[in-house]
Amino acid sequence: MTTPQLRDAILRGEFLPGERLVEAQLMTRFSASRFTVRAALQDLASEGLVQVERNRGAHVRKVSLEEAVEITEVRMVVEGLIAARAAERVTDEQAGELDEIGLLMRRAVETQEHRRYSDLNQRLHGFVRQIAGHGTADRIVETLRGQLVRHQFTLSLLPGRPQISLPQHERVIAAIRDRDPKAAETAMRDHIASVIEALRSIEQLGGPS
Amino acid sequence: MTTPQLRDAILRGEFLPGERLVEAQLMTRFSASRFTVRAALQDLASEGLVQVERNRGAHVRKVSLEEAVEITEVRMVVEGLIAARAAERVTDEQAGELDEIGLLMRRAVETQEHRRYSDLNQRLHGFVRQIAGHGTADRIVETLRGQLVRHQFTLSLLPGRPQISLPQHERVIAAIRDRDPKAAETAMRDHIASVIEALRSIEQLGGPS
DNA sequence: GCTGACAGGATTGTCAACAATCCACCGGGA
DNA sequence: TCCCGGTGGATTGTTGACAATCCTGTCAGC
Repeated sequence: MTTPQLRDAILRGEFLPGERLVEAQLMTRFSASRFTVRAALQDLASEGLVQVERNRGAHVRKVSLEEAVEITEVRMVVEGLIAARAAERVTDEQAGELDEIGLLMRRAVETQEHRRYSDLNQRLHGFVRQIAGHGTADRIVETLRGQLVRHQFTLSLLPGRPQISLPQHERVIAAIRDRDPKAAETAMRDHIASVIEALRSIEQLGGPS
Repeated sequence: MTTPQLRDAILRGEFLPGERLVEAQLMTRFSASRFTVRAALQDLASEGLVQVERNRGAHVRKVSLEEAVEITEVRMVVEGLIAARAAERVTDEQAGELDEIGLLMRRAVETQEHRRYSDLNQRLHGFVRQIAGHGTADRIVETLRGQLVRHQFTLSLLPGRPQISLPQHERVIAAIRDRDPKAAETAMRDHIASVIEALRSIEQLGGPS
């Protein structure tokens, strides 16, 4: 399949938002047939990563900041649901691993390893989703996440962000560990609400990219 | 396009869940080319209405009751978000129309016009989404709704349901009219939580359809 | 009678050629 | 100079044929 290759290429930023995706180019780029390329474009269009207009071809979807906020708002409530369910289903072993991730995060913040913190951030969210085992919510969050990787990328490197989000993450972990669904949902929502704030603050700095 | 035709046919129940969708049959059924049929199947697969397995063709997706609950759980939180935002943005005119829908609902319950009540139910939810103007949430809810029309169909005709859901709907309307986002979200979540309960109760009656 | 391999048909996957469409460029006229 | 219509090249849309795969029914061997 070419779909994952093209997806990765877009997510890595090898194609810029708004850039045209010409079928012939992609054929040589991935040494695939046109049939395969078109299928991949269709798939990614349904994921919201590319936009296809009839007779006008495919572009990498450009998400405005307003859209990014919308997407993150939905992520906020869905991940809240996920956190609540994770709190209901977490096993002792999983709780231990959550605590460990929390520890690593704190250490990464202390040593200012921003990239590592960003990775742990993703790992935490992913692990919570795994604990929840909510297939429907999982798919949606994954799709939404893909739509704004480029925004998130800039976000995690904002100065001061880790200091803000670390305690939020720790609260999420604590609530799940304590098997308190309501607190877990609130903590997760508060966390992502602050992500939205940060997103909005970027706008005033002159927009993402 | 054949996609809407096929979608409608599935939603109307002309193809039963689990039924095989043979391309050749669909070609004659919709007098469309195979290319078009395949595109439609792909589209509906990305909407979750159809399931395609490589070399094994497409089936109408069969959603288990557990999945239906999952789907409705996500709908619960996303429509909660929508209700909150509707409460922030509702105009006076829209508030008036909301009240009117509420009135019609109450009347439909009193006269036991179940089908009419079900229609008004959809109209209310749709109108709230329109007020909210949240494109991302809107798409997701619409997609999710499509995935369990067959369940909902049986649900709205359950005896006693209207009496339970009417006051919930009225609370949603009141909260939005009063421009109270938090109350609107709570009311909407409570309402859909009760839908989930009703869904679960069906299981004990021997499954849906 | 039962199991397993093996055709045969049905169904889907893939391709390459052709048709339709759009876009940018060019030239003529006001 | 500016506007407008036409034209050619590039790009996407669609078709039909062919290849690969899977499922079903059949038959030989145990």
